[in-house]
Amino acid sequence: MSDKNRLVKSKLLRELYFEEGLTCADLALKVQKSFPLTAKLIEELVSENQVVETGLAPSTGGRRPLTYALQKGEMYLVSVAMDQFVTKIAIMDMQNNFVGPVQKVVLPLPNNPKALSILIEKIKEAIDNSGIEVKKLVGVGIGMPGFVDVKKGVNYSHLHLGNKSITRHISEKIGLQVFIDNDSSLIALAERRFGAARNETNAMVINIGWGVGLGLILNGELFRGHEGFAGEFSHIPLFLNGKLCSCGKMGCLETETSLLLILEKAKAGLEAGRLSMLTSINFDDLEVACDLLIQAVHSGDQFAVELFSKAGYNIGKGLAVLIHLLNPKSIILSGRGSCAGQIWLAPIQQALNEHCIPRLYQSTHMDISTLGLDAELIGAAALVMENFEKSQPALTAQSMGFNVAVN
Amino acid sequence: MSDKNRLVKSKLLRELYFEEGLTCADLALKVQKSFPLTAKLIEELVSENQVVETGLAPSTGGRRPLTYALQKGEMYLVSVAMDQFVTKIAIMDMQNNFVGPVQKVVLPLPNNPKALSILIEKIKEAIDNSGIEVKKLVGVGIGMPGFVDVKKGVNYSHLHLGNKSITRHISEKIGLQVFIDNDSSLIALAERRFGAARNETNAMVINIGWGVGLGLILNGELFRGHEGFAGEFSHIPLFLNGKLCSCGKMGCLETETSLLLILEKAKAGLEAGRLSMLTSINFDDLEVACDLLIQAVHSGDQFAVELFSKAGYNIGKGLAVLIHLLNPKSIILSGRGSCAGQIWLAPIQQALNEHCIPRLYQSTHMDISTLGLDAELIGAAALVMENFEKSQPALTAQSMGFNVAVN
DNA sequence: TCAGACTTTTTTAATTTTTTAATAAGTTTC
DNA sequence: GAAACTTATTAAAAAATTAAAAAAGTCTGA
Repeated sequence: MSDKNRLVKSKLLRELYFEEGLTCADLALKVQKSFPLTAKLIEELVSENQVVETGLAPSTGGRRPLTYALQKGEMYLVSVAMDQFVTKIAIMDMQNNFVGPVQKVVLPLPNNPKALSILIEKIKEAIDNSGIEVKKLVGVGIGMPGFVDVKKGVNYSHLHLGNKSITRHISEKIGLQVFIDNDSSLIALAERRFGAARNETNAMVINIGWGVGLGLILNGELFRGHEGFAGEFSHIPLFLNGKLCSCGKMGCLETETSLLLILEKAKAGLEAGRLSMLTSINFDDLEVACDLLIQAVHSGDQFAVELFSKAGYNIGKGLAVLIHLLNPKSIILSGRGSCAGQIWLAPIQQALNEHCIPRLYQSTHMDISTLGLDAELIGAAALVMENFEKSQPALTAQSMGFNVAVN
Repeated sequence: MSDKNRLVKSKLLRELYFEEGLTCADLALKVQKSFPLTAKLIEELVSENQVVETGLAPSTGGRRPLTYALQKGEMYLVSVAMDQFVTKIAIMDMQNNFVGPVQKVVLPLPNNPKALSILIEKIKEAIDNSGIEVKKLVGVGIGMPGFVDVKKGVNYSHLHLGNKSITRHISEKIGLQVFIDNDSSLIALAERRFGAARNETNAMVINIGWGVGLGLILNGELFRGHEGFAGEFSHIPLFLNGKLCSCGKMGCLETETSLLLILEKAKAGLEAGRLSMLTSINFDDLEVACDLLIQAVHSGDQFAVELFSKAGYNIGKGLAVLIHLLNPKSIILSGRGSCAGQIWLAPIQQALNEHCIPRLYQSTHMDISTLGLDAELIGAAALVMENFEKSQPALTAQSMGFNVAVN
């Protein structure tokens, strides 16, 4: 049955995307097939020019096994990372390299009925400019803030389209498979697959950005919850500070920690005459201002360090809740704010010391992202590949057979 | 390969334990095997007298399928539910009925080096008294409070035995497979399999007891976290009340809500002269006092209602955190406190209204346990059956073959 | 009320896949 | 340098899945 083998082949390609240099035995384990079958299918993929041999792995005491990787120049991904104001579009290859420059578009999301059509236009443009044949593009992955229902392909916060799925809509316009997810979830996916949470089964990935997002890796997989809204870390009611949050409630975590809050405090402090190397900073462009502030931290500017420390302590208070509830093995600080680096660790640890049962936090390891600002784009690409086998043509539910349909 | 079929047969028996009256098609789906194979194995189980036909299921428009159930009198379970002071031991059949009376033993856990040997003695006694042949006993399931590492079989809070696994220790003494888990996890397991969370894929089960426990059902399975400590709901830092908690920290959820706290407040209130139908209550026996208090709630006693309402509101504040983080489909109130019934719902809903983003709590359904005080015993039994296929003899890792070993 | 069309389950037969086994080739260790 | 070990390849045997046919029961419409 050729269709069924096609499915296994897709799985093989997917595994090789997530990890290069696997041996036939590794692949057989990962796709849960026998060695002879796996070997046969890999051989076919090699002769189809989808996969190449990459030499021999080190011996473990016997004959050295052949390793495999994806053929270069055969498959590409379209990756889109949106925030409230700016959207980044990239074409990526199977080795997580950007093909051509990453395109930045100023595209405000809130109450912007034109946003969707502009987005589609810009994606088309990016594809055209790349000069890559459409048939070599596997699909489009999009990360965006808001309440995203992955299955329905809907974002309840932005890009409304009545009840229609925006993934289907974009897909129809562009002619490629389209997948969306929440920005923090995609950052977590990127860290899980290629970053600081690689191969972790139990990790909390914190997205320190204009708010504070959370992507949950539970049992090795991205956890999304009943409707896909899991990870609303920003709005857990943790403080009795009477500060009004953007969500309408009071005392949310976000009212005591976020890059936006740090910037506000920096502005207020400087206006009140705080001494700092930042005096001439311009707060109109948030991204630039944030980068400068992080630079100041690295240079040891006392005011900047103080601001980040306070924010860190409050993130730590939130993490104490997470640790109690989910007993994670590791916590990864990612997103834009993670560029500030080690500065976060001490104040967070301080908060854990104060607010956590020792047995719980002692076995939890904290780490800082290695992916930094690219995390969301990489995650959007990974999202497409996570769904790769489903997106392959010629695979109807029936042709996939009894067992597969169960999933 | 007979060993491999033995594994599938174990899975079939397990599925029939969790749900009676399944058809062959149902079972084939659940064990992920083809219909012909499943049919063959069921036939074998019937002729081995392990399974019986239970008639025909209602038609869905065609031939009515045969249904199956476990043969009665062939398999039994030993189920143990411990709390800080009292331990309950029961023998259960495959239909969740108690065989003989549930044995209650006063067995204080904290700093009690004799607790383990007494426990073993009492379990032996219960088995002997039941008059059931040992070979018909599938295993022993034990629920207890504290930090339980399910995999290692260790409880870091009670019943210390150096570094040795207490499950293995008990197993050696009794000659049966033994499994342990945290009490709240087992209550969640019971609700997931037989109670208000039946077949839910995403549920939070709250154990309202002397503390406030939590069992997480995520993706249809009990979630335990990295070391098995997930669900420490009682000690999330949620209040700025300056009250010292038993864990050494301040402001834990437990300092503002729990049956113990309600009892304390009731005592203090009555001593201060609050009018109530409870005036003659004796607070020395916690269980009795708690039952009386719950009775008072059902009778509409204003003071009792007030106490439970306040506690409910604070549970609701904790639930708001859970809903933000995990976006559950349903929340089940279980454990001893759930006997108070509907009284909890209004104050909890009130707290959600105040502390939750509407989109999140609107799709979350709240429910009250139907299992009540038996939940932990049923959960302990279910724990044994969850592990049934692993606990079958004649199944070495090698005989299970390549694919199975992957898991 | 009773054919006959239609569903669904069960059984049987054919196909495919996985296992198993045997052999060859390359590494490491003693 | 031989023995032990691991991977790769091939072929034959065993087992499971899939597909097709038969059986059993429901439902519809005269």
